Amino acid sequence: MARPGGIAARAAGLRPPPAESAYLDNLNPEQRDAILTTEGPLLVLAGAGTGKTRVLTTRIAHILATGRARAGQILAVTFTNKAAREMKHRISSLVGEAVEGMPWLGTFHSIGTKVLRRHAELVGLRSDFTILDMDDQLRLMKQIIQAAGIDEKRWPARQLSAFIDGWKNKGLTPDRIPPLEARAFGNGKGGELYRAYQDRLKALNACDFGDLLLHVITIWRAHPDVLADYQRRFRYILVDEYQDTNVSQYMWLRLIATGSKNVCCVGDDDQSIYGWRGAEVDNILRFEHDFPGAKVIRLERNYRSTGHILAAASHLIAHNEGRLGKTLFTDAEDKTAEKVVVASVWDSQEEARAIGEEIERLQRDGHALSQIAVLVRASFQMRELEERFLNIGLPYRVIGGPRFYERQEIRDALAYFRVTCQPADDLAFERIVNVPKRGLGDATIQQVHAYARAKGVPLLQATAEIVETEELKPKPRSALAGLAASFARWRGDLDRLPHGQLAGIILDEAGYTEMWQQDKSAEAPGRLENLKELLRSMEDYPTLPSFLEHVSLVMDTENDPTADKVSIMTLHSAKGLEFDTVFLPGWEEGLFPHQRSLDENGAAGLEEERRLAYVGITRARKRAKIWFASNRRIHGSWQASIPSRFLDELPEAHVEVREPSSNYGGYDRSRFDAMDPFGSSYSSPGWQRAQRLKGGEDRTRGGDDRKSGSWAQPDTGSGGFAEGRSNFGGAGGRGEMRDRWGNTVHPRKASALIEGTLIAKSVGTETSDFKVGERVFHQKFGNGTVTEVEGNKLTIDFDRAGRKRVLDSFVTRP
DNA sequence: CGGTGCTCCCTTTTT
DNA sequence: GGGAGCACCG
Repeated sequence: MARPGGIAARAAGLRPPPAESAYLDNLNPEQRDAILTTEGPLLVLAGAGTGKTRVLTTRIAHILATGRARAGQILAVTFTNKAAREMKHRISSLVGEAVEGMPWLGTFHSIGTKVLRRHAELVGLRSDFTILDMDDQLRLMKQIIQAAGIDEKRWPARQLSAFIDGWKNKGLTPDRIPPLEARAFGNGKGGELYRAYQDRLKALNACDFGDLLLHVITIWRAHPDVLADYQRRFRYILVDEYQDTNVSQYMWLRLIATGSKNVCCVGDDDQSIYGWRGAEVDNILRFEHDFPGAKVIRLERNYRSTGHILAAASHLIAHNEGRLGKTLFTDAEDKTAEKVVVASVWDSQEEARAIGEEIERLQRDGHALSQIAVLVRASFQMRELEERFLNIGLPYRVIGGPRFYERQEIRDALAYFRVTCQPADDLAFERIVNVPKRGLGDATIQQVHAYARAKGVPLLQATAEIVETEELKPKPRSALAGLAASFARWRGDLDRLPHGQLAGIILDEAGYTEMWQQDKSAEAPGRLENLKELLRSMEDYPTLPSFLEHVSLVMDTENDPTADKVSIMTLHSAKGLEFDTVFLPGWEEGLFPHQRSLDENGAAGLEEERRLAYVGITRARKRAKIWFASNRRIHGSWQASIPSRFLDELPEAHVEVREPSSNYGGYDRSRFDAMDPFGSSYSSPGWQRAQRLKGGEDRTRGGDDRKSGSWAQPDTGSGGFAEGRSNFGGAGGRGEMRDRWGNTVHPRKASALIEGTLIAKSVGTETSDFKVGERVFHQKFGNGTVTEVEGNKLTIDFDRAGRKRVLDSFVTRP
């Protein structure tokens, strides 16, 4: 039986796949085309929910199954470890266990590391170089700024880091940066500092993340024989999320792809949301130009969302100019599908309350919490949501919080291990030289530094030597002598003891474990637990150095996705995920689109914000609910806000505007009249636009015919303006918030009561085994004492947060 | 040398 | 409002 894919393949001049290729079943014609077009450059424009990952993995399976290449001849790059893991997983389930690993499937950085370790000496490194994380980088830059005699106040290390990252993202080594940019930092010394930083890295036998790509580019450019070797090796190249590549990654790809020319890039220009960290949408927009003879395949058939959601997202994104153009459609016609809801509330607390109620309603109707997500623009928005959810006992999980390997105690422990394995790792040594406290102050450390510089030796060696002299005072001298002796001992144990055991010994003998045991703060037990977890995860690696390598590249931790909890995360971290129901709060001018994005990047910034909105809406399978609040607390003070312009860009036919349910919340013209538009730090663009709209021009669609109660821009006549002024006490409107009757509005204190009916679902019949008077620990509220037990609900007097009622599953015994 | 008060900042985040 | 980082003081 002839398959359409076979026809497509023949049309493309390729042999048809074997008849038994079941992996080609159930693909649509475009997907099939994208898989069977194996030769030559190919750009797959894959809209949200169109089966992108499936195409990538099936394409690899197809290349393997038809014998076009062996696993080791395929280069497949992703951006995140998560994406790489998922691809590996899906390929192995397609191909069976036959493919034991794709050695060249990984992130740009992990593949870069692999290449760099093989040729490190070509850029003046040894193959056991360390990879610094942001924290190390920052401390190093601070030192360099200081060494150059530049005022660190005026020129913060963070900013230098941003410059250098920016240059590295663009593939620029110190000798190639534009002179103007080189002078933009530190009284014209930016370029010098970059060079000094690179020299210092080399001296430390270390790299930062940018170098993992940049050094490889340098090597490939300077050594054509090395490059040719890789070009020959990789017969097929695949790139995921191509819209996120930066210039350096692009150059990297161009170099390697000149070999076989079988480059397949998959991406979606409409989902490019990482311009601020160097991603170049241009890369995807220019693909056909850069890779002559390239074929472009569009995947537009969406398998995820309802027609209303797709229409809303498409209509919105159509307002962007710089795009290749795709229109998502769905075959699934569902008359019962819900329109996209837009709801308004008075302030952000009301917003959190309303979202909480709606989630409880969904829960009562049998929806799984794990299929619900709240996606915010900025992480400060999470706090109010969390507070509310805790109060009503709604289980939630925050995605994208601090990562396991970024926690203080983990980084300290790793620093000990790093110095043990690599005695020359000065940054790690500095981190822990006085942790736990050993009575070493700046003066002592400076002496060691001076000695190390004078002798040209690493800090640990300097320490070991300086304690033999009379230079130091007795107390610091013996402390340092002890530390140096410990490191020497541990290093000797490296080959004799199992590394898991040695790691435990190091932390104990260093006094690090004890430090946290003595610590009486609420976080200390958690930190000890994390340390245990660190030692446990270490067992999965054969040696301590191999573990350290893993740690520097793979900084993510999976918290178990099976638990039935609502997800709270930023729009950025939601990319690639999908949920039945998606809540999108905070659609207000200034917050979304974010003012800073507009200020710093103008029209391009606005378009990126719009893409972010597009990503948000397209995460939803069945329901998307957008909210905006008329007032929001930013930096401590209340600010009046104007509905996001993106709301105006949604198609009326697919949107339901929800009238405010209570008279306390919601949009109401008299409230807008009472607000001071200039009081908002957000005001300018939204305000100007409101003025324009008032005049009746510039309304592309859905203008005056919009029914009242919609998100039409406020009519702020001069009367309203004057009135608004009087309602806001302080200069520039930064005063206390007052309601329309002139009463001061106090931020609502978290209620100690759980509304009984609301949590009916989450309260089980089982009785808690916590007892009155027992001490407990709560992740958010800290330590407290149980004062009342009712079923699985506890009333707790928290030491700091006051009396609250929470579900027993939220607390643990300290 | 280490602990406490003051000031300044405040989008998004992976590797 | 809140946290982090720094200056100053004990």
